[in-house]
Amino acid sequence: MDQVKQKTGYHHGDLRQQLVAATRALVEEKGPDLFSVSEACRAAGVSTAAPYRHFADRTEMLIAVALEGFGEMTASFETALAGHEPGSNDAITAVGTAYVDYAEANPGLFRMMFAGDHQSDALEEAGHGCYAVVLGQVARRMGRAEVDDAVMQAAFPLWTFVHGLAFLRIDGKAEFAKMQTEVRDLVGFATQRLMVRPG
Amino acid sequence: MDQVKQKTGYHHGDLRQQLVAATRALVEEKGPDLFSVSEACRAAGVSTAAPYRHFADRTEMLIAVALEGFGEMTASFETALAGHEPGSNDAITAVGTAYVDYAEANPGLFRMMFAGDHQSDALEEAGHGCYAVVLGQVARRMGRAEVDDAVMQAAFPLWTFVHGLAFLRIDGKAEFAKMQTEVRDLVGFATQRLMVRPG
DNA sequence: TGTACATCAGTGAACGCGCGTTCACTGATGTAC
DNA sequence: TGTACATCAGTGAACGCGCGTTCACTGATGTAC
Repeated sequence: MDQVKQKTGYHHGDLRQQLVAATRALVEEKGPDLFSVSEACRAAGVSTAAPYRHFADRTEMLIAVALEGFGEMTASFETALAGHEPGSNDAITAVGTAYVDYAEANPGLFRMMFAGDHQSDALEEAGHGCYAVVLGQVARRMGRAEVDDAVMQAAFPLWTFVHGLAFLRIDGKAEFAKMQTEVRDLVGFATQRLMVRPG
Repeated sequence: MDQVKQKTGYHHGDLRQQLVAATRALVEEKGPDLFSVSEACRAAGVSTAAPYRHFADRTEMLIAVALEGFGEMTASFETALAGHEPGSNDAITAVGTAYVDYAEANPGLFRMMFAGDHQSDALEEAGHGCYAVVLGQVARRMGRAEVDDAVMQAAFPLWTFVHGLAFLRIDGKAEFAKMQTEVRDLVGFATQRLMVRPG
């Protein structure tokens, strides 16, 4: 539609995106360490040399996938915020719940996004952009115009909690601990308890 | 001393333990997926066929390392409890801090211990034994003789918090979020806030 | 509209490599008499 | 104490395999005239 039309429609339509998709599926299936370029090529129906037209090396393919993940996660935060009063406990709980939901929907990708491997400036920036959504809500909650140290201090325990919940759930530890409480309720509880009282 | 004396003193002294140590070092260095039997053999100065006298396969070597980890973590909990009143906030905070400290001292091992891969009954049991220390403190805190559903409910948010803090720290996200607060203080804060009031 | 040319995405074969596991073996150690 | 034997931990060579990356190439597409 309009001008979009995928910039290049050469031989393959959009091999780069197909490779990213194949890589992502493999990251989910076996993790980033066991992902192989060759297997992604097989999935995309392409020779093993083809990716090198689009990526410098194996690592760049993984970074592309992680970047896609941060974009989606940020978007899911924005979506989750719709209909909640900015800076309310409800809004913060909605973002936290979206965080855990995203991890559960994309466990392999989530693990890779937050593991220290495979750095890049773009990735760092994407991570900051994502966290900025959370920080913005916490700042409002505290009645601050800017994200200052106090906001960072207040937001970190919340991140800690949802990050832990995400990992415990994708690793099956909620069952291990016989904990059936819904994610939203657990995150709501943590938001109430951990959030600094306003003013 | 006494009767201990390592049961077998054959060719190698104790190859099994040497292989476990080598495997553990490699898990730290490159992660469980990139660990290779061959490299562990090189480290132990032994042929690549030697491990198969002691382990059925590669996976069993990793499981042995994870088991060692759970044993150490459980012991570190017991040590941390010494000198604190059983069931006090202090005691619970000490265990939580020991959890995060263990993760930071053994990040690769910690990741492997809690990732869902490589199951085994012994591993499951070791995990339960470790968590039982936490549950015991929470039960006391709540004045219960047994670990019932209420105790499980109360303990889970604490586990969630320290688990999240462990991951954020080993992945360098505390720096990312400019959070310099000491682990003990963060865990203490979470214990106060998340712990159900007694009675 | 038709032709000549430039571009460059994707090919296919090859490279050197390290892997997990198996096998028949050997040789040091422990044991029975 | 000395000899014959059994055990079994560790050897060394081999197996079949898939990997990441390179290279000179080819052939479909886009562009200039």
